[in-house]
Amino acid sequence: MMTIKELAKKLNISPSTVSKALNDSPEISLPTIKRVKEAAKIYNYKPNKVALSLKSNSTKTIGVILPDILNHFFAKVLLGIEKEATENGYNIITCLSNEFTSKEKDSLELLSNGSVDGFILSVAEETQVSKESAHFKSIKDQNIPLVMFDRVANDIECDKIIIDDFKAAYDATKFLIDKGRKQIALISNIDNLSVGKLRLDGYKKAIEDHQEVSTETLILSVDRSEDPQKKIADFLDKHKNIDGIFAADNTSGVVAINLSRSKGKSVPEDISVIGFADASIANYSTPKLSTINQHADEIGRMSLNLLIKRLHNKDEIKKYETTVIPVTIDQREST
Amino acid sequence: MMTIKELAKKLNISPSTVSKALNDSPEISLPTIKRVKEAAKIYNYKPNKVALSLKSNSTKTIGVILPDILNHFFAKVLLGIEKEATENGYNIITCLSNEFTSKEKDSLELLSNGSVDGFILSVAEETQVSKESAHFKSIKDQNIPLVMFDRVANDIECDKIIIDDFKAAYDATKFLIDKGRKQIALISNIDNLSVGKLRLDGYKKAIEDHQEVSTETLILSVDRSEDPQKKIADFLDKHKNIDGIFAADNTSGVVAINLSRSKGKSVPEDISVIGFADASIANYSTPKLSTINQHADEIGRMSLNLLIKRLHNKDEIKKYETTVIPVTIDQREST
DNA sequence: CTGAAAGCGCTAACAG
DNA sequence: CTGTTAGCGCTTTCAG
Repeated sequence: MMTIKELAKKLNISPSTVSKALNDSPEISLPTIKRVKEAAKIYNYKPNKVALSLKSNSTKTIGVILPDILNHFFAKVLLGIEKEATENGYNIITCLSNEFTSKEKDSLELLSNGSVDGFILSVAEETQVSKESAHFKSIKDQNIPLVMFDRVANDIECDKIIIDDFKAAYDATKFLIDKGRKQIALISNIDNLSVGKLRLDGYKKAIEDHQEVSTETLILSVDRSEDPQKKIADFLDKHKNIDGIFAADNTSGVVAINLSRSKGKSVPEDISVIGFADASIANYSTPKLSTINQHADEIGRMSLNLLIKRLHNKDEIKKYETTVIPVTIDQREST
Repeated sequence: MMTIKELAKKLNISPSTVSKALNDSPEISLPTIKRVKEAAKIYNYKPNKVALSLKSNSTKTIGVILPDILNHFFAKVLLGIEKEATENGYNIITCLSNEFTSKEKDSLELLSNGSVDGFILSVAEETQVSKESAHFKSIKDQNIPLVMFDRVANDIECDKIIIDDFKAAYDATKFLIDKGRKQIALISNIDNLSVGKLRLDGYKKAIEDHQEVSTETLILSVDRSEDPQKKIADFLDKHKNIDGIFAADNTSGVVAINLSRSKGKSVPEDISVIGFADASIANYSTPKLSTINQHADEIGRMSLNLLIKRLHNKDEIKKYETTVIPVTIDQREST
């Protein structure tokens, strides 16, 4: 790789002149600037990023720690982060916790040595269950900016991007109620996550406010290690009076639709279904799943923007923001 | 952040002694080593990654450029890459070309300034169509190691990890033939990709070898911008004699199953379906899709390993390897 | 307008 | 066994 020093030698001028010329310093004469830039192009000179980072004490790189990249939601958030990062001249280092606290901790540890300027993360399942947060605290203590999205740690003060899970679930359930549904089930494979609990609460409250039904037998909790089809099929067999389903996670909605139809029920006539997901997932069921759209890409973009804002005013003591992204209901064929 | 210099001052010894002590140099006495390490722990000293990179002229970071992170296959490859990278002490910078040549080019350009030690990539759709390859060539000219997987550029010599798409498609089609299927359709939304073409060829050859059917009317090409459900539904309506479907892409298989059943056909009795996908996608259809498993995570792991091998013998002129990962057929309920 | 020199944080050759 | 020094590639102050 060509360096400034080498370039300077070729041009018979000093390295500092070359550097200034490349940066359009007013100290340098126009002819020299021109000469230097031409030579730079010819020799395909590129400023060494690492040297720049060392000098400026900033890497223009963000660490992103995701619980599960196979989850469509996180993939889409990553898409949003990457897009916004590119536009702002940042790179992203991606780490996957795979829901484990140890991996999450290691990733934070490993990258907090000057590798990145800040972090964006969503809390791993294991961490949410154990409520561990020392590793997050440690990042804060090192004064490294941190943005959490979706699954956030309540006892850590930092910038956060979330949706109103309670309200979204409430509204989705109400949506089914308004369609005349009397026995609305909740299916969830995320009931040990913060967002899962909020969605459960929202569902319960909506039923409580508008119907005289006990939700006890209407709630199905699926473990992600189990076969969802079997679990949901058994559930539907056992509760034949169900006429509405609110799926609190990404995938149960389409599974529920496909299964219902294979059991001879028609959707949405016999069973109406709505779930948290987006358009591409909705396509996996016939009829297409109506969804609560979290605008995952938007969450990604906003997370990055919030982080950048924080990076630019690193010393200013500015109150941490929690931004709530509004969800929308995308009505399709299943309701 | 604590530096060696500061640490040295606290201990009243020279920075070089501290550096050597931290690295267990035999030049340093054991008591000193102990003293230094204890101080390092107390002050939470971490070697600055950027300085290390500058010194060693290597970042221990890999650039990964993916065409589409919402595609489950690429997400899973990323999972494999990340896992293997972590085990080998590498970080990954993720860039998403979103199928565009310009973004792919920019990402390569932007990262080839010392940001990464090498690249892993799968070629963007637009690039495969236009057959552009100057930007890949440029990376080679700069002597930056490059591994391509799945969608590879034939006119670029580099390490490659692929599957035998022709054979996989041939075998999958043959699999349906052996089940007694007479009118086997191909559905694909990737016919302008290298792998899509190979799969089409494999399908055609299998039919040609074993049946006296013209495949002309049995091939459905879906544009990814269209509504796949509508397109596939129309196709099935038009060709009611179809009794087998080979889905050459990730998603059409499950859509085809769900649609077939909604049209009153039973799967696999009336229509038998197999597709390129993996277990989690297979779950989106009832009955569950039988799949050709590409072992995407394995592809990711091997890509990274190949790259690391190349990095470790950067000067050695070693012939480029093309590794073919064997696929397997995961028989489920749809065949 | 150009150049010499210091320094970002670290390692390593060399001197003592 | 410990310390001094130079240098990775770059920017920037200061001197000329």
